[in-house]
Amino acid sequence: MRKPDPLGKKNNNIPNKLRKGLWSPEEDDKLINYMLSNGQGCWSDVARNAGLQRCGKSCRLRWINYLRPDLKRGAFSPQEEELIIHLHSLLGNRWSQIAARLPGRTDNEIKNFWNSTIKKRLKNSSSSSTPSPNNSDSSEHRDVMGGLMPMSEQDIMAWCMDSSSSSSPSMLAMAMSNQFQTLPPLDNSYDMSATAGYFNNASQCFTQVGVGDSFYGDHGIFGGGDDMGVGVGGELFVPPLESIGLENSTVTDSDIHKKIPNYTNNDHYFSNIDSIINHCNNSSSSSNKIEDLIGVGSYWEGQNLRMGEWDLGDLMGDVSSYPFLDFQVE
DNA sequence: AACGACTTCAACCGCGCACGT
DNA sequence: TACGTGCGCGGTTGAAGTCGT
Repeated sequence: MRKPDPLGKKNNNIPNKLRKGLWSPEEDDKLINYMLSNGQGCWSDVARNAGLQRCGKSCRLRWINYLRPDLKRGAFSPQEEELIIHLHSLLGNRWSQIAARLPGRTDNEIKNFWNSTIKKRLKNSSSSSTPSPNNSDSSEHRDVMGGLMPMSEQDIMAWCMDSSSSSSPSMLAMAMSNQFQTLPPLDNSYDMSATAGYFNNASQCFTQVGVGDSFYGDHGIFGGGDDMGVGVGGELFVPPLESIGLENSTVTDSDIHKKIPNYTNNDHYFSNIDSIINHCNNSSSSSNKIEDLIGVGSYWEGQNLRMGEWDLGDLMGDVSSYPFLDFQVE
């Protein structure tokens, strides 16, 4: 934690000097009282009117991450953890969007939890099952990307879990495509029927094939990160938002081939792509616009989703089917 | 008890986007 | 169009807490 600047020490003697660091209970009280009586407005006004020598940004952060009355404090439940992992496999590091699906949790909280706990756990599970000492060696990444060396599932996971590697999605896709020919389908993976609920609309936006920076090996969910892709055993990679082409929603086999050189229509591991593509193209027959596919004006918890930041809410429309969820997706 | 290594998490930073002028 | 401002997001930092020796 950062040391709080004690009120009245030095900053208080300097008018207009904005405080930094930990919030004191007095500051918290001021902000809470102001927010409860006035509601959220312009954050710089909040800071000023509440009598806080903080920048609006700091006030916003404090309120959102700590003071908001609807926050659920305490440890993450196993159900929440599972949901976070699943959502991360879909959304990548879009913590705010993940948090939007976990009532009472903040993006910062989830981000910290992921970085400190889940990431480490997945990393350990991958390394413990991989006797090869090479799987954490960045030099191997280059070999893999060069397509010269087979990449094990654990290698891929370890690489994907390594946030420091700003891997090229397309190159990784190539590596994965090679791997798809050697890896058997995961025994305990989600099959398409199981994931159909989550992906019932994702196929409509299937424009890129690749692998992102997230991986959920234990449950056979791969993906997230920078590209959409298709995983072993028919799992579907769901793209992050920026990779979804708004103008080119119609997908052809050649598009897939461009992204995954070794892809063939008959490939066992890609057998589900064709149905996805068909669904995609049929659904978008009258329009290539994403907004027509998912519908502009989708709402999530009352917030209008603007184009360009639609957040798979539709794609995961029945995420509430998770039996352990204590909230309903609207 | 003391110390160092490791973990956790609140808060900051910088960037990009939206919007108004 | 260019610029300024505010907001939100994701990445990073660093102090406090915890653990191991």
